[in-house]
Amino acid sequence: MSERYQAYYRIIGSIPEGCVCTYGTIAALAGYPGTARQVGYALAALPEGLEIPWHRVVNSKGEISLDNHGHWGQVQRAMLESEGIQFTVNRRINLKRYGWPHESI
DNA sequence: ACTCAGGCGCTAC
DNA sequence: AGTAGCGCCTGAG
Repeated sequence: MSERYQAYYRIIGSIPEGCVCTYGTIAALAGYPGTARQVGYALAALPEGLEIPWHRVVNSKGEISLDNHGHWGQVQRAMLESEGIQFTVNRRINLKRYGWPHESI
């Protein structure tokens, strides 16, 4: 595992419960701005045993990026809902409300 | 809401 | 080692 992946994991691990963070934000906070896509690789390569709140990572639109029709997409949605995050009717998350860190304004 | 182009590391050849 | 294609992205048009 590369140093960068660990940086990603550290940031993801610091996302508070009930909040979500975007790929781009994670990349930036980890010290690698502009590498949002790489965060996807980091998650795909995420060791199963590791306790990382991967489900709190969504794309810039506040939507679940991996196949929301697939199994993992549904698992992610369920996990987020169980943390108190409410999805909009079109299966999206209001980043203004749940986004972390509170970047806007 | 949809399409297009930029961007960066991973994988395959 | 060098090249080419690809992806859990993003911002702009």
